[in-house]
Formats: sequence, C-alpha cells, structure tokens
Amino acid sequence: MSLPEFLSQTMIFQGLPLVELQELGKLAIAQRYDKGEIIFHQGDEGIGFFVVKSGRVKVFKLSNDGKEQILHIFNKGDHFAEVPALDGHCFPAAAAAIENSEVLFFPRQAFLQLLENRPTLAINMLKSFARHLRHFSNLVDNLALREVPARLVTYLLSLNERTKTSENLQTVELDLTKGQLAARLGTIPETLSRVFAKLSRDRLIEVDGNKVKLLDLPRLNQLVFK
Amino acid sequence: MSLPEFLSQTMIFQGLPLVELQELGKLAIAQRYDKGEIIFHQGDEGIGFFVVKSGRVKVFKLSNDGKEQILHIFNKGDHFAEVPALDGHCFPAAAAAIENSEVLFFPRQAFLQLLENRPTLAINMLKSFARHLRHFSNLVDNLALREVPARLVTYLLSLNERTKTSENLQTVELDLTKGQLAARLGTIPETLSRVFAKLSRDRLIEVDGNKVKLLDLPRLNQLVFK
DNA sequence: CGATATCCTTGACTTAAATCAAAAACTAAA
DNA sequence: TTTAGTTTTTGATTTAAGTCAAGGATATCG
Repeated sequence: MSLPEFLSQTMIFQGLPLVELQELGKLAIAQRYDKGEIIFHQGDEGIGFFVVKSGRVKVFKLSNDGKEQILHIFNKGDHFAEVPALDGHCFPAAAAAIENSEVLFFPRQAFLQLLENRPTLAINMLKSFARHLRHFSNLVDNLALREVPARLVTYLLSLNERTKTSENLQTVELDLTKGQLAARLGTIPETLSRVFAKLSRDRLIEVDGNKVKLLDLPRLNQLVFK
Repeated sequence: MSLPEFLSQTMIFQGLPLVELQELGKLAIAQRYDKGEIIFHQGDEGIGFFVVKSGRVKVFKLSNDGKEQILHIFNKGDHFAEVPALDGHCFPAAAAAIENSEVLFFPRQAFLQLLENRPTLAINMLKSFARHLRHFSNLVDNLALREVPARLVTYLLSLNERTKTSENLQTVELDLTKGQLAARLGTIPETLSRVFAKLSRDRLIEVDGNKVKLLDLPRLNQLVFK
C-alpha cells in the first residue's frame, strides 16, 4: 500500500484531499521499534506525534516504585501523542512498542501549520480528542469506582463485542499478555491471576492460555453492575 | 458586564470577533442552578454544552453503590460537556452545582455550525481538549499509582502554587469542603480525615478548618515523589 | 530436542483503605 | 441560645488487593 493511501485510512487524516496526503507523506519520518523498545519517556519534550503503520504501541505511566499503568494501546492506523504536539509541552506519559512496530513520526511545526490551513484536519483531531476523553473517563470510572473483577469482566465483555463472529460466539482471545492486561486494568499479575481463577471456579468463564470462554453472559453482565 | 464581554474572557470563545460574540450571546440560554442541584445525569443525551457564568460546578461519576468520583471542578469562565456536544453521544458523567450558579447553555446544532465556520473556535476547542486530556492523565496517575497521602499533598502543593501571594506564603485555603475533596481525590471523608490527622501529627501541615498551613515544603515534596 | 529465559500461578502474609458506628464540631434556623 | 441538621473526626473491624517467595508452565533459541 502506498503511503498516501495508508494515511487516507487513518482516523486523523481521513477525508483529506490526495494532494495533502502526498504532502503529509513527505513530512512523515518512518521509524522502526523492536518489541519492548521505548519510543519516548514521560517528561520528554513533545516534538511531534506518531501514527502506527504496523505493530502495536502502549502508552503508559510508571510510578516511582516501578508499577505500570497502561493508559492506551494503539494499533495500526491509530495515532498518539497529539496533545504534546499541539500544546508543545512535555509527554505526560511514556510510549513503547509491544510488538515489532513501524511508526510514522510527524514533526510538530509542520503539523501545526497544516492544522491552521486544513479545517478537516482540525475536526478530525477534535473527534479524536473526544474519543480519548471518553476513554479516559471510562478508565477513571474503572480505577476509582470498581474492583478488579468488575474491571476484568468489563474488559472481556467489550472485547467480545468488538471481536465476536458467527463461529466464536462466546470465546474471546486476549489481545494482550496477562501481564499487560494487569497493567491495563490497574492491577498486578498475581491479582489478575487470582481473579481469573475465581471466575473459573464460579463457572463464569473458562480460561485456556489466551482464550477465554464466556460461560454465563447474564451473570457476567450482572457482576459488572453489582 | 455585558454578555459578549464575558464571553470574550472565556477560554473557549476568546479571540473571536465581536460580531461572533454577539451572535453567540443570542444563542446562549441562561440557566440558574441552586447549590446541590443536578445539571445533567450520566447517560443523558448530549444536547449541548455549558459555560459557567458564576458559581461552581462539579462533573462526577457515581458507582452503583453511591461512591462519587469528581472528575473536574469548573469555575467562572470554564466550560464543560463539550465532548457530548461534539460527538452527539451521551454524557459520560453527571454535573451538579456546588454553589448557587448561573450557567450559559449552548445548543449542540448551533455550536457545531459555528465550529465549521470559525477556525479560531476549533483551535480554542482543541487547546481546551488538550488541557482536559492532561488533567485526566494526571488523575489516572494519581488514582492508579499513588496512595491517598501523596494525592492529598499533591493537591495541597498545586493549590499553593496557584494561589500563593506575598502574605500567605505557606497557607492554602481549601476551595472544596473536605467531603468534596475526598471525592476529588478518589477516597472517602473518613480516610481523608485520618490522612490530615497523620500529616498534622508528623508536623508536615497544620489544619484549621479549611485553612492548611504547609509547615515543611521540602518534606511535603519528598512525600509526593516517594 | 534440551536449555534458558520469560511468563504465569499459587500460597502465606501484610497493608492501605473501606466499612460501620458513634461522638464531636460546626452551621444555620427558630 | 437552643435546636436540628450537616459535616467532620475517631475508633474498631473488615476486606480487597499488594508484597514476597517459590513452583509450574510456556515459549524461544541454539
């Protein structure tokens, strides 16, 4: 796939005229990161933003004693770190590749100029920020107001909604390692493991590696709201 | 103060030409809410957004068993609920007046039209979203990675930064009741009270009603990072 | 295939913070 | 100022989840 074609399929650049996409393509700096490699650290200067060309990227916070909270996982076509690109302040979180990944880097200045001239881009950006804000508001809800079992079940159910097909009606495949899932849910691997065990004992789910069979949707749903 | 003049001093409408501000003024629907009154509930349809004309408003989430997490407190000139106004989906949180308040309501459709035509407005909006995203990223950091004492001290220190004058160098005045502060920090009044007591016992602060004297800034700062 | 490293699980224990209950302090109204 | 109402504090207890430590499982690479 050509670069402009790829860009036209991203959330942030969709709907832009071909000329613009070609210009953008010239602006973009392709980068490769191996699995586990850091893309930027929390506190680094915000010199631009990124689009995921392939692979997957996590954006996360670290506590001083090393606990990790994943804020977001970004997949192909997603973009991240637009806030620092916009306001010029530092990255409020760190980013790392969780698979071998290719990303496109867009330097801040060029991006800002584009933003001035292209209302479509500003509108796309607004929509994207709105999505992120909703995501965060969910995350806060989960962290502050719900226990780990409810967080996990919410995650499993939404994964099921997103990925269910005619065959695998009640089985979801985890898109993260369990360790990463723990960091995403605001807990630690030991606790997550125990919660998986408890839900299995109660015959709500059945776990086999990274496959989770949802045995009792009504009771799972109930657990989320209880 | 005239309505257009007031609008010109808000974050979201600053920099707009007078004609626009006058038009906006006609669009706005003035509303009054008494202290404690609900402005909208979580899940309500997002039919527009609000600007605080006077008083103060909290935006918050409730758990099913009634625990409250305050996401944001909005003061005069601030605006809230722009995300639902933009994407047309429901309010992800509820809002209530915490003082007798006047707010201006801007209906969604008119606002969207304006957004199309006024790039300045879109840029202001982007900046505002960027601020909110940073705020959320801080909130998540606090909730997921730090204990209540560190959250409280962070709050006190930032309050001190924001409000310090030549006289009251080391005394901050809480801008929330302790119950609200607990909900803001992701805890409950009992726990907050104990943490205040502990910090006082350790001679880090001195509490008198809603006035808090910061006795030992170095050690307070240390507590935040430890 | 076997070896090494990584990831995941389980167990025993600790701890931060929530819950429940009641007293105390502050506010506001009669 | 008495009274009633709310907010805040304190105490005793419970609980969810974290810590530390060790054992399995799984994956990866020569």
